[in-house]
Amino acid sequence: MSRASDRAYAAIRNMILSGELPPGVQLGEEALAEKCGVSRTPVRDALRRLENEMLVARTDTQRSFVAEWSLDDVRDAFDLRAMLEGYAARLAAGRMTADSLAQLRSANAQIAQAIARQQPDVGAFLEGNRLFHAAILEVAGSRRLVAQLAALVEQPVVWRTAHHYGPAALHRSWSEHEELIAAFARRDGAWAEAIMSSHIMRAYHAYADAHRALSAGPGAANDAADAAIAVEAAE
Amino acid sequence: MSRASDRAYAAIRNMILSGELPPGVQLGEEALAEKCGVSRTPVRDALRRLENEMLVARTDTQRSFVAEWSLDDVRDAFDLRAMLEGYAARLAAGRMTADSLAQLRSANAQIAQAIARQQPDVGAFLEGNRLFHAAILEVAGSRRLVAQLAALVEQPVVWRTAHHYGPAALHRSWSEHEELIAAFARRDGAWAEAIMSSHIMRAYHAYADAHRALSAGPGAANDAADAAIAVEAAE
DNA sequence: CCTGACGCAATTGTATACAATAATCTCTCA
DNA sequence: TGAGAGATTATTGTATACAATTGCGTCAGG
Repeated sequence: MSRASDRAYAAIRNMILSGELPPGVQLGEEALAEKCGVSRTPVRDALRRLENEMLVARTDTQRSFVAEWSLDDVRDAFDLRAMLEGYAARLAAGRMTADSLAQLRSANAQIAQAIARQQPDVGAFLEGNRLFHAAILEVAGSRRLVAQLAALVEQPVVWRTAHHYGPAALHRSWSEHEELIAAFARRDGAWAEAIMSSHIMRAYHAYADAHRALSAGPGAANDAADAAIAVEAAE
Repeated sequence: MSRASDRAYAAIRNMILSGELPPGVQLGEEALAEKCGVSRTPVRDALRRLENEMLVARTDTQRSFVAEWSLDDVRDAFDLRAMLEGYAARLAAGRMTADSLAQLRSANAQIAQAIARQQPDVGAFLEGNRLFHAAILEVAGSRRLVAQLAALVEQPVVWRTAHHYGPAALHRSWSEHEELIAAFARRDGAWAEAIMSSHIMRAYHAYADAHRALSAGPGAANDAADAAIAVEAAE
């Protein structure tokens, strides 16, 4: 992370995810270079990486812009993700070890702890969630699957709203993880796949509902919508 | 394609696919730059692209090598591809238009023509095959799916052996395409998905059989193995 | 008022020099 | 002889200058 191109990557990515650089804005290499305190060379590097993650789009004439995500795009990404993570769960069920199962239990225990208090610790929740899903991917043992999913999990529209939260929804996510653990313990690939797919698709619909609620009225960000968005971020 | 980085990309890619740069060989930027007649800058660009396509792998210290594909890796890639292309076929079935259907028929007609003669035109076959699958992807209408599949279709081990051929196997591939067209004409997504998945998985097993035959004895490249490899390349 | 061509400004592409880092070699000492 | 420290070489990372391309505004002609 000490290389200039890594710093540029992290900085630009943050600016996009935080909304400082909203969708559609042009990303000039020189301007970014100045902002990041490096030269254009590492910025170009960073832009290529972000382009592969689809956070940045390029025109046919090589100009870069912050990618715009339509609701259809989000749907598309979730559909793919539901399929790929479902597949990962199926693979993992057939290769699950006692150690990995313990890791999963530990990650979900961390989640339980994060949501137990009155004011849930969303950061800890997301971290536990990340660990949980990463552990499954690792057991699945497909390098390609990891690479392909990496491009799908980073959704600006998600992260920008990820710090809202709703206790009930977070608890449901924990509970689905518990069910996944049960499926893994029984090495039931079909079951694990079904749970995982539905886990992801439910998240999509929670997002879509929140999106509708939010776009209906500008100030209509009520509790229900916030909760839904939180579920989304939490998978 | 006139930009230097594009020329470098094409040149390096060719050297890998043709076997001139065998798996495991280190790819020094300077050496490649000289070989391609450009400076290191566009070579770096090209290497990043090839890395994303998994034709090139990098160590933790940023040195590039031609990627090595184990049989397990190939299996992994085919499994994913069977799933993703099957999904694409399902989507496409629900959105198929008369125009696109005509395109598919035309592409498969080109394939029929390529394999009709005594000495099949493998180049024309592969091109028709590419058109066929690309048309399906286009109808499926998922940008992400296109991007993800792109990383899976280029397999060095496949292309290096793609110029072997076996008439019977090529004809079977054509025939499966015809069946896909029938499924699309009836807008039967489940059918189309099943055919496509089996289409890809059969290709994998043809490849695996050929691989075993070839590694059993160095000079054991008999007709059956050649035919199998050809099917593989043809999806 | 519209259209298109022209030229200037902005942006990206490439080459090159130099800095930083990793790999390799060698020599010494145990 | 083997291991490790240090020097040497090879390789990659970064900055900068310049070339090529694209975008955009302006102005002339209809």
